[in-house]
Amino acid sequence: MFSPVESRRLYRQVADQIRSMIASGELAVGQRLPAERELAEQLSVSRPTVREALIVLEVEGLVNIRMGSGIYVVRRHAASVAASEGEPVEGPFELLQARAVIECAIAEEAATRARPEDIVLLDEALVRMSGGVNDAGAVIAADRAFHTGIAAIVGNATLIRVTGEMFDMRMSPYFEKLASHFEGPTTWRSALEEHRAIRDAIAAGDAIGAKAAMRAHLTMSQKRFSESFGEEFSGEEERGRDKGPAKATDKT
Amino acid sequence: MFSPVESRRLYRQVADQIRSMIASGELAVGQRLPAERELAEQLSVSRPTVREALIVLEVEGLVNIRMGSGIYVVRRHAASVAASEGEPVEGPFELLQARAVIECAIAEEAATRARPEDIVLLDEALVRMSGGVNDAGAVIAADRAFHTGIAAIVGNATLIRVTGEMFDMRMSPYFEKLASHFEGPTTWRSALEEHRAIRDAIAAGDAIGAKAAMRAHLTMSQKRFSESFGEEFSGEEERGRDKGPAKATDKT
DNA sequence: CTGGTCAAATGGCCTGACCAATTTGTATAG
DNA sequence: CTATACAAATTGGTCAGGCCATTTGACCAG
Repeated sequence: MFSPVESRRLYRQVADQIRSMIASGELAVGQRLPAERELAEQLSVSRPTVREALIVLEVEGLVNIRMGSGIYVVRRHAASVAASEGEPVEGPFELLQARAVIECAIAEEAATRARPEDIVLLDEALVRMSGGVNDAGAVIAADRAFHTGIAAIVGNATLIRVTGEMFDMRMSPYFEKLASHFEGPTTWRSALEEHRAIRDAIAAGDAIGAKAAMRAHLTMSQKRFSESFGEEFSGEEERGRDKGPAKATDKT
Repeated sequence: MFSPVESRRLYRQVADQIRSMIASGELAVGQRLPAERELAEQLSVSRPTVREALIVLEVEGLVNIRMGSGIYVVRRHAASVAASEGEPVEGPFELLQARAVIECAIAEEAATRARPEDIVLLDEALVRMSGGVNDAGAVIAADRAFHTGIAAIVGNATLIRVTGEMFDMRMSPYFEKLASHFEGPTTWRSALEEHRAIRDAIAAGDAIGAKAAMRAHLTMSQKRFSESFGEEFSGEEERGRDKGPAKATDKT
């Protein structure tokens, strides 16, 4: 909020500058950019830095780099990369709150259209989860499969993707360090019970019940999280640059 | 296709190798990768090459590079990198359906906690939207501000981010092309009316009404979309194939 | 005109070095 | 013993200069 301080990596600043020149039309589509050596000189940076910036733009699909020929503008706007651009790692509580809002709605919707074969898939995930309470990796994978499986019932790829992405965020290096302190057979068993409640509600076509069960599950996750290490981390929350304090206390 | 040679650039080969190690789980999520210098030695390439490969993965959102600390695996599979290849981009209808599910829930939640100053922000977005019906860019920006503004009322950065990312998918080159066929002052005015209904419901603290208004808005968007060009887009689409050199170099 | 060769331009990659941010260990003060 | 402060080690960020491979176009021989 104060001053970005421009501590951003140099190659990113260069990439941003070129990107904006493309967006503004100053560099037209199809046009060839100056050679790497020229760009380095004009921008007063080294050639490796220019190269790194150009690779960013190439991955984003904005330019096309051709050996021995040059660098050409392909299109004017990047296609929603965003995934990594900022420092978007929100706090664990904030994440769980967001999941509560979104996944409750998905569970509600799923309950109204679940078919028997969908329930079978959820059951498979539950079996895998209960069968590997001592293998953290297997349990997490099954947990993920359960949540994305619910989204799959709705039959919408975007919902599946969003659900998966939010789940995968449980491990920024920082998040994972905290999780290792409280994840264990006991907590997994609790989560498993809550999963079963969600599954049953969806199988019964009980939309309101599914929504409530999902909310209970994610609320309990939050509670397990906080009880295990209390405020241990509440002080060092500046870690992920959370803008607003995660007022995670939701009321349901 | 005649030239399979391609002789891929080295840094891409390195990026592919590391990416597949992440996908296979050989490099677990949250884990720290070896230092750049070690990677360079183990892979028998130079450090700049390793750096370029890592920048690719960072732009793709797979790893998180932290100065002085190390490189960490963030997620297992690339998220929505339309630039790389494939058709991970879901269709417009699928996207609008997903937004209906998610944003309805957000609007419902927002209605229960909206404060006067939050409504002011929404109103500002509405004014900007109504004031620029002839400037597509301005209207889209205001439209985006309205939707993310609702998420902001909930006070959760993750919700804001997800809402923004879903909105930004309309910027995919393919989606954009279609939108240009039907977006116009008329459709924008309709959308504006629907926005006002949402705003009013939230301002009144009417959760159910806000949810319904949001659903109506996104349903209508879907309808406007389909009426303007029907199934015209269901067949043709090789837009994503611009891996080949852009033939734009001939004149311009 | 056709075909080939050659050289300039340009991107791809390397070596080696130094700087800046972060982490970690250690010593000192309380 | 705890906790703070400081210093060293680790690691990413940047720079400099160089050589090689590919592309491109001009030039020349046929």
